[in-house]
Amino acid sequence: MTYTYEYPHPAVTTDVAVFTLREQQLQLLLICRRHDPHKGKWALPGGFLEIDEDLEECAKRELKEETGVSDLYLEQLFTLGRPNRDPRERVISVTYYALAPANKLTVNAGSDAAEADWFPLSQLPELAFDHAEIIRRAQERLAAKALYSTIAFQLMPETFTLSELQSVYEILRNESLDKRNFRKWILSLNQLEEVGGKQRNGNHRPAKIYRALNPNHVEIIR
Amino acid sequence: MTYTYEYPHPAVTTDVAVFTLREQQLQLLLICRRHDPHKGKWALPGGFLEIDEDLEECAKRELKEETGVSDLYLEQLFTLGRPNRDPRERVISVTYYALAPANKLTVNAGSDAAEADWFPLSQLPELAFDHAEIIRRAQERLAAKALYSTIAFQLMPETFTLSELQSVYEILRNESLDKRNFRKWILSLNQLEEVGGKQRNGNHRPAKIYRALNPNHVEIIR
DNA sequence: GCAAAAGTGTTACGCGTACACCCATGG
DNA sequence: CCATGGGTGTACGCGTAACACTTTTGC
Repeated sequence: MTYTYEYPHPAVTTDVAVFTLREQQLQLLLICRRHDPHKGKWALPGGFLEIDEDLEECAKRELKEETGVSDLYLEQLFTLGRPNRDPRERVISVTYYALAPANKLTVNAGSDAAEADWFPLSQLPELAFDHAEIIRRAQERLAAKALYSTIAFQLMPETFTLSELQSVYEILRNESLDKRNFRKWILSLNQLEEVGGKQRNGNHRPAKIYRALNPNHVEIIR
Repeated sequence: MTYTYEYPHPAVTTDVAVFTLREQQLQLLLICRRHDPHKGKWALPGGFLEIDEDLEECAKRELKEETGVSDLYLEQLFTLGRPNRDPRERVISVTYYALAPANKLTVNAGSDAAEADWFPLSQLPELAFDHAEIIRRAQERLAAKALYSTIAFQLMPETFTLSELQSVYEILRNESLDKRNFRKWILSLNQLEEVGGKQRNGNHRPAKIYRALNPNHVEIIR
């Protein structure tokens, strides 16, 4: 079966930069390409848009097919489409970034990818296409948005302690924060509620447990 | 001549929301559609991507062809592509927004549009496709970006007075600003230089004339 | 001299930042 | 009882916001 048009049409793909926190650092989900072009190189999960699916659906579907990951916070990043960025044909790529809590994220390679794995941002392998640029811009957006929204909550499991949350902000902002000031600030946003429990993490006082009031919505603050 | 693919391909278009300041309000450039679908309705300038041009080139070309307008500040907004948003075929639209100084903006309708004209944002006509959503998001982005960048300068002619600039900020932010605080703030950014002249605007003291130090670059501030 | 916009400093308040010690637990 | 991270309050300084009068021009 073939499809014929009066004018040339580009192909459209989505690509997703998925971030999570593992081992106290930001990590990115990449797949190893099974086919040419760039066979054997690492790339963002993504693929061609089906003719009757929405862009965001496509991003979610490809992510699930290639890595087994689903149910993430997903936000459109930007669209690039330089001629010749893909040697096969003209490809327009609509890029997204996604955030996932570290717990219970099981990654399974799918059929189009030889392998899927997490990489610390500081130790990325050589990347296919112009995916390095996409990652750079996703990281910029994430860092900026952490300053004026509750997007960082999307990296947390359902419940967490304030120390854990502070640690996430410290990693995103790449600086250490004062414990008292952080707690005053984060509680003043009225976006957290205490769930009456304690978490024991070792030989020390257990921590109160909190939960995001609107875990499925990123609030704009300041 | 026809073009054949193994899988169905969507069409890709660009659409541009061009803002300017006229008559002390934000106005938007629209064209009246000459052909179906939505013949006779007003729409954003834009059109189909050529197979060897970059996305931004396409936006600029369509804008020039349809309205005669060129040399604007142009920034990508977002990409939408719901199935069935265009009755002809699947269309992915990469949207941009643009800002233009009001002076010397001559608008000329092109071949694909019956007419091109400016509309105050508060008095928009019925719009084709989902262009109302694009306009809403462009306006949100512009208002947000005015708070943390020098993007408002893109609405100014080459030289201007501080009162004129303040008026632009008041329109964008939809609130009146204190004259002394505004001047202190805008001058503290070190983005303006005085050009040694005065502007007489009527029966009152003439104003000093300023110019943006980097008129072709939007600086991030705060 | 009158109308109309240009231009100019000071004060107050609130928020962000800096900073150190006690508490609860496990071993 | 010791080690470890959890939890708490105050003081200072800076930056934002509020506020009114004099100057220059045209008619």
